[in-house]
Amino acid sequence: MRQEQTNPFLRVYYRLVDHYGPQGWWPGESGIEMIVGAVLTQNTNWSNVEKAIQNLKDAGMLSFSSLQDLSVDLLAEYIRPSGYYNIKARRLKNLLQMIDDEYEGEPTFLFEDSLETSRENLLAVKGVGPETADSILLYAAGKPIFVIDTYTHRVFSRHGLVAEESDYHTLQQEFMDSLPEDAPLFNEYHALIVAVAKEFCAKKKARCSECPLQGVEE
DNA sequence: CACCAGGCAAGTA
DNA sequence: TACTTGCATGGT
Repeated sequence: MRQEQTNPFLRVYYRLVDHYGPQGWWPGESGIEMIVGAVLTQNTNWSNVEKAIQNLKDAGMLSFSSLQDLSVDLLAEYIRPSGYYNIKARRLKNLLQMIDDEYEGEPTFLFEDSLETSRENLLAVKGVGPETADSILLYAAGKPIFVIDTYTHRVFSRHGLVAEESDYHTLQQEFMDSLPEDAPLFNEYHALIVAVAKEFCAKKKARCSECPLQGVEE
């Protein structure tokens, strides 16, 4: 069944699962932790994000109300290791403010809202784009929405499985039209794409001959 | 030393 | 509309 899979998106998935196994991404201890992580990881290595989140934890600041009470400048100091700390502090503040305005300051209310409405509200926040919004919806809220990132585009276009010029929305539609609507599957798949991209599909020096996906396009 | 990282918005022509 | 640039720390 796995071998003779005719759907290329599932074929890739099974290859990656067989090669890497479960990734267990973002087992964040709280909703707010994953929301913060989603913003901090914008164009940034996750290890730097972990340092920033640890700073907030150590200071006892990793809760909605504590973060709301912090000044933008002090928040920026805590998250400094994640890079772009001034702009990310502003973006986090914008996001917290939206949750305050629309959901009484309860991230769980955001998660309980409909996918369409919560996504619109997230995208309306300055500093929250499609990947950040969808990461929050998938990883923190457990909603069935596929997260696209630069790795997804790079891996799939290099294998000729999507058009080079596909934008975020087009790519997302192709994945979601080709896969069962299943949040744990979307979660695992996205993490697996990041894993294979990091190891074999780096921007400059790709190691395609060793990639577990070689020949998957046929 | 150069290069990269789980983006996004603003500026330019 | 279609590029380009700023944002910034830390690991390889």
